[in-house]
Amino acid sequence: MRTAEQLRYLILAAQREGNRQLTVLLSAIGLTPAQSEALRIIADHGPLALRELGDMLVCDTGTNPSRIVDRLVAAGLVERTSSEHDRRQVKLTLTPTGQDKALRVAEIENQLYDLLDDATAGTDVGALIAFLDGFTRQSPAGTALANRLAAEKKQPD
Amino acid sequence: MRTAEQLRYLILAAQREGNRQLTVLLSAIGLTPAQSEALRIIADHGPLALRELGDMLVCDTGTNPSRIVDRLVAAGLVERTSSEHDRRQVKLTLTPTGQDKALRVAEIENQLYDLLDDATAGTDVGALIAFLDGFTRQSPAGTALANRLAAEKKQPD
DNA sequence: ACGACATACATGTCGTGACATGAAAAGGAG
DNA sequence: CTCCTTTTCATGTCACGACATGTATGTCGT
Repeated sequence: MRTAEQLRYLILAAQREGNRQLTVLLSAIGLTPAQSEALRIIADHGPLALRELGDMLVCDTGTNPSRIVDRLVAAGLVERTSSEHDRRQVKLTLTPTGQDKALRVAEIENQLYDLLDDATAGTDVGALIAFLDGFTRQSPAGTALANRLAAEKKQPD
Repeated sequence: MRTAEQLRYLILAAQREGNRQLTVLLSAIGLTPAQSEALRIIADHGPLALRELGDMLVCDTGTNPSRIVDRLVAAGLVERTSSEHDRRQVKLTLTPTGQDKALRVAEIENQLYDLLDDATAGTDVGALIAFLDGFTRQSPAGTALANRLAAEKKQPD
């Protein structure tokens, strides 16, 4: 098997494994990884239009994350409010329940990141990130992550 | 953003981007990445039972890849034959069309791996693979890849 | 032989992801 | 103001992935 092929499958396997672990942790609060990502983005950068959320979502680079938001609204975590100055837009805000959930998501994520820190002990994470960053630059998902980092830098809330 | 968090999203983004590129390349022959993986495994290691295929599939670590095979059968690429000595089992073999497609898949994959080789030029791929391998070891997807590598070693066809 | 258990596969369900399409609203050129 | 284009969002469709369940078939202890 070519090295590149092995790398491809390892990246796939790593993504699956991370998702699996996060799914287990998040099931305690009844959320999925995709939902938790959206929730955290709204918590950190809201109120947001649906398109703005979509521009920061790594997990869903489709046209827009309308259906993920559907479920968050159904769960009572997010409110859709039609925008005033542009009635095409929808303003997404967290309900009090949603804010509480977002905090719990942050705790769970930190658990996972602690585990990941252990797993990366002894490896050159900088080189790892540099490669992945180069590979994903210009891609939809990579752009989404870049947008998040830019928004964090601008307004570190 | 924590380094571990950035790493998580970069792995997700890399997986998505690789999948996106492969999807584009494979659309020329009417296959999806998941289907192409199954097809290649059957081509390399067939005839296989459904469970054996499942044990080598990185993309689908569910109970069994019954539905992916459904589509390959519907496309006329794979044949399901009931096993003789164990009527629970299904033997999966490629049709002549399937063998042809598998060759084309191999060509397309090599295109992608050439691109990936370019992208990894100048980085320590060994360290990358070592980390990902450690992280995915023991996970369902990582085990599947290990099974493939073991089968390749045993019978390098 | 027989009953309990295990294995192989198929299938129902849910939540993505990615893409295409359609409706509503805003913006811009004449 | 009017037509045309663009933007925003919702929705239909298809193919996963992951999990649970059900059925048929083997296997094993007794």
